[in-house]
Amino acid sequence: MAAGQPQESRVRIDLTAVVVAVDAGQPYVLTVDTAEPPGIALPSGPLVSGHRTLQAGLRSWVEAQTKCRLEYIEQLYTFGDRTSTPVDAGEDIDHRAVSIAYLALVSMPADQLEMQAHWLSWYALFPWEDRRDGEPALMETLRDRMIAWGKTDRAARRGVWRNRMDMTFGTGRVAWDEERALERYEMLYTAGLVDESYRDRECPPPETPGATFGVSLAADHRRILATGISRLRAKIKYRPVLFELMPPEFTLSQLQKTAEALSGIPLHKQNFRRLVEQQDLVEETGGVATDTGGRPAKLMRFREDVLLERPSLGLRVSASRRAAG
Amino acid sequence: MAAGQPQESRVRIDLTAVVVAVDAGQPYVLTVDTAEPPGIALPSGPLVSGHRTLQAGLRSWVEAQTKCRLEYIEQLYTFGDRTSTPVDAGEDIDHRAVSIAYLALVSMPADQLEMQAHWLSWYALFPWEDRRDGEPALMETLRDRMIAWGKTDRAARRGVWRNRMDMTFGTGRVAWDEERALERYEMLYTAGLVDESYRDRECPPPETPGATFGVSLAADHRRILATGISRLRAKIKYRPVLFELMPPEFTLSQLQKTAEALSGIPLHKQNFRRLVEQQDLVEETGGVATDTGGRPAKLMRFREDVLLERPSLGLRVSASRRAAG
DNA sequence: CTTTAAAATGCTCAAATTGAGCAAAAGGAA
DNA sequence: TTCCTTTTGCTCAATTTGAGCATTTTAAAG
Repeated sequence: MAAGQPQESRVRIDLTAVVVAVDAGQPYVLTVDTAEPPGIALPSGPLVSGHRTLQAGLRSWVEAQTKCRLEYIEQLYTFGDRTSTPVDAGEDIDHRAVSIAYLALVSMPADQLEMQAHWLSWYALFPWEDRRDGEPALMETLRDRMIAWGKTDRAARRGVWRNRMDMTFGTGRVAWDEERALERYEMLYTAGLVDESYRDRECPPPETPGATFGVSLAADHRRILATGISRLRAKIKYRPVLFELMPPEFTLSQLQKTAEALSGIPLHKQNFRRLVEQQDLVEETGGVATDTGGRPAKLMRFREDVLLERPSLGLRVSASRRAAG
Repeated sequence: MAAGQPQESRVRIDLTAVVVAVDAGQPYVLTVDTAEPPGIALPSGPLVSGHRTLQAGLRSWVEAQTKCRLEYIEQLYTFGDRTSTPVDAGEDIDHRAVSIAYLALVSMPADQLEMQAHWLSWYALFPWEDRRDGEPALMETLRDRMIAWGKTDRAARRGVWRNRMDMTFGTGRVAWDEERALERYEMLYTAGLVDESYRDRECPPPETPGATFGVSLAADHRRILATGISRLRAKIKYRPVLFELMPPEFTLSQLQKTAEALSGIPLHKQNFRRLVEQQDLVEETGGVATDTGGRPAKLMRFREDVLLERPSLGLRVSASRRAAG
């Protein structure tokens, strides 16, 4: 198929981490500053011979770049690099890189926020994904711009683009599905509404202020983060991963705020509690939190043994219809 | 961290495919014969310079080895090779390989079954996963052997092993969860009840006939298949991927048989229909199938536009409590 | 030309789950 | 004390699910 006797390519492996923490009801992702070009990126680095496993390599890079020690890690996706230069036939070493992305969850250590202000709020990068206080104002603009693009682009002919937009962004009859964060990002990328659209096409972005939305990251890191957000929003519904983000003791309200921070949607308070309690996910520690501003809340801890007990179970949360209960 | 100036490792990329088809109510996986050692493997091969993308590489290997053309493909998981030899410091080329596994679904072409008898039934490899006619007889032996292992192994002390077994294999109070196929395989591997346990430890397998269960595959291919089975069993519940496995026209019973083949559990007929119809996943073609052995069944086709219409939706099937309705 | 068996299809019903909201309890602050 | 806020307990209707009865429509058997 390939010219001559194609050699096995040996390629570089890049390891990239989406490290998530929640603090004071806001979801954050761990980032590092890059020198050239100046910008922001996810912690990442190549697999080197010293790394015993892929995960070990990831841990070591994240720790080296951010001093952040990872606990919970899961694989997200493996991307083949598209921006590769064409490969000379017969050359043994392929100039491509394959990048393997991971999702890590950490309980935000109080000192880390100060240590390096490298925790970036999700919703600075994806402002349209935060619907905890109802639909954000920028959605109207976003929608107009997407419709406009759909009209100019011949590939998006017929009603297909518009229909897809309605499905993905939940307009009209279809409800907003918080898990479709990646699809939404990809549509915005296609429509030229994020900076990366222009960077990758190597054409200058429009000068108009407000032409593109959200803070951009190096390379395809914003896409990787969108992948992580989608995965996490789906996963909290069937596995108790939420607790990886919580301190040892917490109130049910804090737990709910964390779930809302990740999902980007408001949840019904009483039903949320019912769910958590029905599933025996937590137990009382005996203490109470008095800084609630109202009736003190019982302190809870995660029941570690549910990991052995329960087949699966997470919080099958569903949006409260009223915005921000 | 690593000795000296660690060089970026350049590693080989292996692409491996779990190609699934269903025929006559049985789920199959596409395999190839290996020469040394003689055995059976999933189609796979290294990424070479001629491959433009990872998926293109995969397609090309599968087609070369089996003449099978792939349509639907999704990424499964990326494995770092553990059986690697230690790497000499300073050497530029890492002797490791990273293997990227994909899941592909094809509608079984009638001629392919004859062309090469390389379609292997899932349940030859995972006999314990087929519960369509109730719990298979070998489960009793399996359970005894696992309990016995749990008693000899000090790492499995306390009730943890037993408890985990109950959760994963669904004994006692906990129901069988067909999605946990991977976890079950991993427990059997740990307990030394599959051939690979011994192959990887490089110690001879027990001579006793019936000491290990199911047909084995090369390398870690049976584990990869278990990953694919788990993924697919989960996915048919929320995405309409089942239709990738169906011919253009089919009856609802055939659709159900396919779902049962994959899930390994019997489904309630009337409720299955209700689900499919409620969600407008199919439409009548007008034709009928008269070879049903009873009342002729209406022929259906998948409504392609649901991919645009519906946000997600698949068949949230749940087991019929009575075995094999 | 029945009779019988096998599926397909239609419909009902109770149990469980979900979405929403009322109301009391328990603190801190005015 | 009174007011305000949040936690907590409980109810209720609307849906969704799990199960099974009954009817229809064929082919095959007698």
